[in-house]
Amino acid sequence: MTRKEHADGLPDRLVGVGVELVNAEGVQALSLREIARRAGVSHGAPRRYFPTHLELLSAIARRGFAELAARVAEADPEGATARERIGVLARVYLDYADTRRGMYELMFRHDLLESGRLGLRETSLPLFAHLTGLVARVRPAADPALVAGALWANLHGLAQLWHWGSLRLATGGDDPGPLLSAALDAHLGPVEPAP
Amino acid sequence: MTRKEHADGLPDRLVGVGVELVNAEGVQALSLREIARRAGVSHGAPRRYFPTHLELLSAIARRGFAELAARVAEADPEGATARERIGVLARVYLDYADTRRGMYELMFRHDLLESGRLGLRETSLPLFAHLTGLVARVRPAADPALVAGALWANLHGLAQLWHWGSLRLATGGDDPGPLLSAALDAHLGPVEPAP
DNA sequence: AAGAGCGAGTAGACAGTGTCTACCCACCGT
DNA sequence: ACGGTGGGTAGACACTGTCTACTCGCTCTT
Repeated sequence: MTRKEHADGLPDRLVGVGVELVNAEGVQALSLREIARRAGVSHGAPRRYFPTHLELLSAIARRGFAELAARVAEADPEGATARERIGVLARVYLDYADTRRGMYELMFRHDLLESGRLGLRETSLPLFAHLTGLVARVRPAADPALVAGALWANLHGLAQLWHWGSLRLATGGDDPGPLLSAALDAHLGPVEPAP
Repeated sequence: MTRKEHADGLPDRLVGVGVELVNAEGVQALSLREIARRAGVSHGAPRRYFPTHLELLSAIARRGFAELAARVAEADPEGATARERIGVLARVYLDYADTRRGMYELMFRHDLLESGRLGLRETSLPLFAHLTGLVARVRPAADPALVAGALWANLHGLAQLWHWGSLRLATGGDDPGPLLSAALDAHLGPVEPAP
């Protein structure tokens, strides 16, 4: 395999392989050498673009944040009330954590990511800003950043605990919906019926 | 060093070393070989009591759950209202996550623990049951398991996101107190003033 | 009291990991 | 035509978790 047959995009290919791998087999499958193997290059090749394992994983996680943001943006019913839009956002969030389990796990494994360095936080921050904006319209009397922070923590906790099965006993069945509704109602008040 | 000079309690000593190690240096320092080294035995020794790395880490995490439960029990103001007791519980929980960062991280790294197997879940479940009981008295009209589940998720999310610094921008300062109060108020209603 | 058996710990091998280093060679511009 | 260099290879190193063969001190039996 000569140099040019690689279609010249090794960084992208490495990240792509990583995304597929983490979705298929989970975080622990994301070894540097395995990714290189599946990309058809030697284990030293990634080093040129991602000097450390951390940076490669971070690049993979960034794809995850981008995908999540895209899902949120696509599902957002812009015409609806802010309260409803938050509900949709939350459901998309939980659904993402559920359908992309490995990727979601990676995205919040801060020990595996260069989360201190900028670039990763920048990817997740717009989502939080968006949520804060919506919250400000639902509860104008409260500090929107505070409420958004508490709600975002609730979402994250729900996703995580549900992921691990720690909350099955809190709901009868296999649906986290009631838990999510309870959390949304708690932080934002119940949805007001149409006038 | 003859056999008996070990004071005969290698399992306990291994777990103890692990607890100190995770508190001092974090989860990634908890390698089997390092624990054995610090306990003064060969790297194969732990295998007799903990056939796999997972089981040793699980035993260490169990100590964490026990310590957390003890802290909660000790701080519990049994005379106070259920609402106040939940507040204390929540604060102890967040404080534990903050002061025992490494241990807290380990306790919820389900990929490192045999969380499927019984024994570990049994250690964290009483805490949840306790919370559910208190919730039932604060919001008798609601499904206590549901509210407790949502609240517990909120606590966990707050601890985790705060741990990573992802929430500093939601509060002005370095105190997660306002976030916690907001979450408690949301799920349980504000504390009623003394009559 | 002697000897067998066993529990507990040792030591080495193995495959796998991330990082580092020396090398190599196809391509580029001059 | 030819020297440099960017992009990739290949091997070494220290480390990990697991497995296996082994040794040795104690205990229990006869």
